[in-house]
Amino acid sequence: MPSFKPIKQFRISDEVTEQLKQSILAGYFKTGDKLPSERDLAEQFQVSRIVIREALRALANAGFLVIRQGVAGGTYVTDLTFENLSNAFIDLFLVGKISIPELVQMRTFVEPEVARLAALRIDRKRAKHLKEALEAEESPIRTLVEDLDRKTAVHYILAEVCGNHFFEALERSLMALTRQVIHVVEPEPPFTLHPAGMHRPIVKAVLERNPDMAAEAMKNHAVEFGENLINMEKVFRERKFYSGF
Amino acid sequence: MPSFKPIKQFRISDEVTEQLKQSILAGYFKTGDKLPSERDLAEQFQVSRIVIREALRALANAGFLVIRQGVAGGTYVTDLTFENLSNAFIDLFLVGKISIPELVQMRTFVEPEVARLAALRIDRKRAKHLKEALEAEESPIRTLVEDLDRKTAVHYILAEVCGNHFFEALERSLMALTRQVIHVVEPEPPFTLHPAGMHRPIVKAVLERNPDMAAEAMKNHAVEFGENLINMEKVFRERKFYSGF
DNA sequence: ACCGGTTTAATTATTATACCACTTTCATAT
DNA sequence: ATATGAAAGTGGTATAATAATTAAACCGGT
Repeated sequence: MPSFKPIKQFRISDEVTEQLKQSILAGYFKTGDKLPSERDLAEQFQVSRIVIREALRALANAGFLVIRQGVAGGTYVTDLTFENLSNAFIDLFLVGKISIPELVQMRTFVEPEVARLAALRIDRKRAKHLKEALEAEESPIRTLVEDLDRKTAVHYILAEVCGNHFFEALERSLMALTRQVIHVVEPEPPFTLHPAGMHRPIVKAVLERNPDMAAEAMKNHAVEFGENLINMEKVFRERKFYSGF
Repeated sequence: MPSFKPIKQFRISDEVTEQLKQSILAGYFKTGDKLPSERDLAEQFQVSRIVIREALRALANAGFLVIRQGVAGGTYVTDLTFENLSNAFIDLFLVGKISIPELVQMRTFVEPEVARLAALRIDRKRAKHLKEALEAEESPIRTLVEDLDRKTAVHYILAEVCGNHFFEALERSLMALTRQVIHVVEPEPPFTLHPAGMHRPIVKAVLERNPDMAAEAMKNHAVEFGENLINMEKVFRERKFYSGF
C-alpha cells in the first residue's frame, strides 16, 4: 500500500508569510526597503487585511521587519540580528529546559575557545576597543544595568574579534542568558558576583596574542564566575523559600 | 511644574501576549491545558477578538501554544521544544549571517565534547539505542530525507545522553542547520557526503566509556564531514554559476 | 454489536467595514 | 522666522457576520 501523505492545510496567513519571507530572502526586498501598505498587500494577495497583518506581525516577531505607525510609517525590512536567537534561549531557560549549571558548563567550555580565537585574530583597532572596555569596567558604577553593560562589553568584543559569526551568536546568547539569570535572581549586592578586574588577565593574554594563555585565563574566569552565579541562585532559592512560607 | 512621565504606548496585543506568557510561565496554565476561547478571552481582557488573536498567534509562533480548529479545538499550552531555537539559527543562515565554514568550525569544536560527555554518562538502555541506530544506518535507503534521518539519529542520541540540555539544544540546532544546508545545496549523489559506517568508531568509543577516544573519533568525523560539506557547496556554487548565466 | 454515514455544536479562520491613533508633511498665520 | 495646526496616509482596534474545520453524538442498516 502506498503511504499517503496527510493533506497539510496551511493557513492563508502562513502562505502569505512564506511568500513575503521568500521575497526578502531572494533579495527582492532589501534591508531598509518599505513594503507596500497593508491595504495594498491585501489587494495584491487578494486576501483580507487581517490576513496580511498576521503575516507581517509574524515576520516582525521573527526579526525580519519593523512596523511603524504614521504617515511615513509602514513596514520596513530590517537586518536580522542575533536577538531572536537569544530570546529563543531565554524562553527555554524560563520554562526550565535549561538550568543555570548547564549554562555555566557551556560558558566554561565555549568562552575559552572564543578567547583563543580572538587572541589569534586581534588587530590594532580592536585592541584599542578592548583596552578601553577594560578601563571602563573599573570606573564607578551607577546602576546594576550599567554595571552589567560594562562587564559584558569585553565578552562582546572578544566574540566579535573571534571571527566566527556562529561563535559570536552563541556568545551573545550566553551573555543574554546570564543577564536574564541575574535579572531573575536579583542580587542584593551585585559587586560580589563579578568584581572589577576579573577580565584583566584575559585581555592581557589576548593583547599579547597568546591563544593558550587567553583560553586558560578565560577558563579560570568562567569557572569562578560560574561558581558565584550558582551560589547566588542557591541563596536566592533559600531566601525565597523562607520568605515565601 | 511637576515632571510628567511620558505615557508609554504599548500595543494592546503585546500587553495581552505578555500577560498570557506570564500566566504560562507562572504555571497558572500548564502543558496540555486549554485556554479560554478567543471570544471568552476578548471578553475577559475587554479587548477585541483581533487583539486576542494576534497575541495567541504570537505565542503559538514562539512555540508556547498550539491552536486547533474544530469543536474540541481551541488554544492549548504545549511543551516548548528546541525547534524555535533551530529556526532562529536557520534564519540567520538564510540571510547570510552564518556561513557554512563557520557552521563546520562550530561542529568540529562542540561535537567532540558532546561525545566525550556521552561516553561518561551512557547507560545500558541508551547504549542499546545507540547500537540500533548504528545498525539502521547501514540498511538500504529509500529517500534522501530518510537517509538523513538515520544519519542524524546517532548525533541526537549522543546529545541526549550527554546530560546537558544546553549542549543538546545546540547539537540539535547544528543538525537542523546542516540539514538546511544540504537541502539548499541539493546534492546529486548524497552517498559521497556521508558514507555509512562513519559513526562506527564514535559509537564504539562511547560504548567502551572511553571519553578521550570518543572525542577524538568525533573530531575526525566532524573534520571529514565538514570538508565534504564545504566541497559540496563549492561544487554547487560553480554548477549554479555556469548554468545560471 | 458493528460499521458506515449524518447531524450537531464549538471553535478557529476569514472577510468586510468602520473608525481610532499616530506621525510626518506642509500650508497658514503670527 | 517661527509656531500652529490641519491634512493625509499609515498601522491599530473594534464589531459583526460568514466560512471552514473537526470531535463527538446520533442514527440506521446489516
